[in-house]
Amino acid sequence: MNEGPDIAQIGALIGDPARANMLTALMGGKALTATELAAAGGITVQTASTHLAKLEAGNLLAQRKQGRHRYFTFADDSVGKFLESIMGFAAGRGHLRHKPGPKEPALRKARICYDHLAGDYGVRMLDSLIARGAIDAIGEGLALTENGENELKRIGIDVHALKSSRRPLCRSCLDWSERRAHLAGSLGKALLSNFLETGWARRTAESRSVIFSPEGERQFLALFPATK
Amino acid sequence: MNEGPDIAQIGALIGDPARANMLTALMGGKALTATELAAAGGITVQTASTHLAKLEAGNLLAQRKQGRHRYFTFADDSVGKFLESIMGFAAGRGHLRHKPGPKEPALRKARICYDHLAGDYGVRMLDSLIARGAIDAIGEGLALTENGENELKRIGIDVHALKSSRRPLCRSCLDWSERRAHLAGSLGKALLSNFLETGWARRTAESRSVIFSPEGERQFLALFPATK
DNA sequence: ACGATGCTTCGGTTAAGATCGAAGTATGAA
DNA sequence: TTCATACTTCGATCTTAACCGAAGCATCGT
Repeated sequence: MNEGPDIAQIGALIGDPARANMLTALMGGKALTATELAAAGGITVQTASTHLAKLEAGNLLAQRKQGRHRYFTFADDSVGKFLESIMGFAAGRGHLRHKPGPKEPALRKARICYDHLAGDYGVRMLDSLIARGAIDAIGEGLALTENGENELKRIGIDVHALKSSRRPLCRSCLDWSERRAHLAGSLGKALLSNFLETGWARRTAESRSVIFSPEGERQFLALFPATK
Repeated sequence: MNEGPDIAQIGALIGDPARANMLTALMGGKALTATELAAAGGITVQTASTHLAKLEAGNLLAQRKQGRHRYFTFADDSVGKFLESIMGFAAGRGHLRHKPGPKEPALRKARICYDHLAGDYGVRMLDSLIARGAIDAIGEGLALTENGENELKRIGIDVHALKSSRRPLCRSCLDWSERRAHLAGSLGKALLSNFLETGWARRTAESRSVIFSPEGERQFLALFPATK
């Protein structure tokens, strides 16, 4: 015993339902205030405050003061990535919530995974990009091809700018609902931003689901045809 | 709230120190009895029994009766993979144990990560394989080259047999001590087995560390030279 | 300056669950 | 059959921490 990193600590941090709900709410990618997170966790602000202090002490969250509000976000990208991987693990093991609820279908169709598109549409997009040779998939790794770089430029994505960032361009992220990979990394983020900016899709206020407009959906499906 | 998989459940399962220690002990790859796991967790057998029942109900562990013993192992490969990823996450966040203990250096040098080699030597091996063009690394993905396939056959690894298995041949696994990738997948497993069978190395009884013999170490270092 | 809002800290209650002793079940050995 | 070993179940205790009311800071608007 007494070997290696202390996984019990982070396990305990995630293991409380209220904290888990607050973390899940942050998967939407938006910075949220303590009050908003309290609502997400179904608890009072006092209780939320102590939870948030613990999450911050555990380096899972960071806060940014702005006026009398305190905005909480993940301490860094790896937290969101890690949480999504837990969700995949949990879903694969049948650890689903008791009541699926009416929102589930929308979540499965398209949702925000911290900063990129996940769900059925996210998986479809990556599959389609691979099928047309825009992205090479080797094992779990993804690489943008020259061909793909040109295609994305045509859509209006400045691949060159993305490449200069420290963050990896393409990363695969395991989808809890589809149990297949979707596109993460700075390119995945850029694509989602693009959809939101052009009005093809919008995020909902209280949920992580992404709603496509009729026109946006048509364009999206045409741009990323089903594979086979 | 009430969205998606229930991450709180598995968080809680991992969040108890006794359970975390038992799970960590199983990272050694060997099936362990309830009594052994109780010792690893620092608790009595009664308590361990209830913990093990919970872990089994949560589909993290599976048990195999054999005479009057009950051997516990991970329910499947994904559990070990997942736990190592938590360790990487925890280590990156400074969640290390309070007292490093005397075993730590050995653990950092070479240890078993469920079924393959991790630690300094594990990272060195993968780096070396990539440097000589035996393995292609694209993003987080790894692929064995034709060149590499021939080299491994020379060492005595039946790559063809490995390819026929359902499990991916090469996978990268993030190392909590080195914070870099090492080789997992069926190839990683085969390489470790090879080292153990040829007597280059042996596993210790109570720890996850892997001890190289003087001769084995010489051979290993020659076979996988440091990159730069 | 004053009140309103957002959040944190303190104190006391309560509920969950980790723990172990003791008793019960199953398997193996003598 | 009888005893020993391996493990589980039961029952009771006890620690931990989640929770909220109340009070205390800090910041903004007026």
